[in-house]
Amino acid sequence: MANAHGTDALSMRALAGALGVEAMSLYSHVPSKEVLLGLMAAHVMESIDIPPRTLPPLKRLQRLATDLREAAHAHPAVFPLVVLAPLDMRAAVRPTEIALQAFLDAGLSDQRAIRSQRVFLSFVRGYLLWEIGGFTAGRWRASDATLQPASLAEVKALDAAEFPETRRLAATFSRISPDQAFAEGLASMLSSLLPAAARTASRGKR
Amino acid sequence: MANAHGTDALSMRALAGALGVEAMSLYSHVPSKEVLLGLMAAHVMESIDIPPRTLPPLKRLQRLATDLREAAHAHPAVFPLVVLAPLDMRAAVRPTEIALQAFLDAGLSDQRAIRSQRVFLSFVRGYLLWEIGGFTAGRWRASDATLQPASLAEVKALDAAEFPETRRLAATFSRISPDQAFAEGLASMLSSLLPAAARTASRGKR
DNA sequence: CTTGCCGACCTTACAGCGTAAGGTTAGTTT
DNA sequence: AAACTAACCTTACGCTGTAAGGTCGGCAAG
Repeated sequence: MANAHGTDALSMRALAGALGVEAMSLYSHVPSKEVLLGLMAAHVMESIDIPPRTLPPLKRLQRLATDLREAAHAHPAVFPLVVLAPLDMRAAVRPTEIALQAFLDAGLSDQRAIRSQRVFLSFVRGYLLWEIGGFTAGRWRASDATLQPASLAEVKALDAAEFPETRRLAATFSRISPDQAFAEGLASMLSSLLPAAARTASRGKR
Repeated sequence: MANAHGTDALSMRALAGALGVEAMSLYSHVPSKEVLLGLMAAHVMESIDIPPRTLPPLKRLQRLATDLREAAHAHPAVFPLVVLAPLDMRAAVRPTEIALQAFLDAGLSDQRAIRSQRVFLSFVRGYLLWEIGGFTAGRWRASDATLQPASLAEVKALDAAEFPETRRLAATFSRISPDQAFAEGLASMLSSLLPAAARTASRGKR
């Protein structure tokens, strides 16, 4: 329901109705709507599993990134909740643990590993949030994401002196492959965060 | 109001009350609450101005990042709207324009500049969203951000086999300076996105 | 000076929301 | 047979955003 019509369209009454039940019956299973949304967000994270530490750190980080991306694409309307809503500690901490292990195994110090993991996950989450386009409440926002013809016209209408490059490249935006942009962003990210030596080793010394 | 008690606490009646007016009177000035929230988000972006192109690209990107960060800190509850809500095209596009100019002036091709700007802004937005801790609806979420004593205990209670590093480093998380982590993330970001040659030049050839 | 307009404010009303409180019932456990 | 329980129900409350329409002051054109 949330993915089809946005989380705003998911009311307790509507959900109950879809289940052939009255609204208050849901409260036998869930203490509040807020918790329900948290559980939905946690559910989205369940598709991410912790890869074995025998894998090279680079591989693990790439897999984490693509797992998160697939989760975001599978549940575009729910994904913002993963980033914004209070959610179950296990679900919240899983990406952190995976990235942390990878950076530590790549030979980074505790402090550097924590910082690197933070930078890495910030990029991934920020990119995905942008990519799913702020699909919120069933509406698409204005963004440089998938410049629909409508918003393209809106960009062309911007002040030429203030926004010269955005205007000039308005049509080019839509020709950038999001897949490629993500892959390249990831690569450049990892090239600056991972020591070159550990790029292939399965478990660097600490 | 939104910053003090969260955007959830901002109802049309409450806002009107604070202005010494009835709820419906607000509709003479704003067509709907959704638009009002969009205007608030756009307002937050107004503190970001486009730096002159005579400045070195590196400087411009750094300034953009810190401007965005200050805006996020000044309006922590409203900032998520900047990322998630549909907002005025001018406000939405301003960071894009600034970063685009900088990368182009640093000598990147149109395509690379667009991709780099996307990666750069994804990181900044993702980091800031994490940093303000998903301060949503007046409550703090579980995150590795500012592990309050409460959530620290919760982390310690995690399964040791599944989350060994997060558990081991639970106490270390809170000793990482967010300022430093941001600055370093930014630096590593830019070192991989900006050609070394253009790191100081004011306006590289294209 | 009057008339008409208009913007800011008001009151009333409605449908929908999350959920507190308490009742019924079928199935399982003691 | 009795007690308990989990799942469902109805009713009700205070809140939400906002549609519809009314009142009033100030300003512009005749």
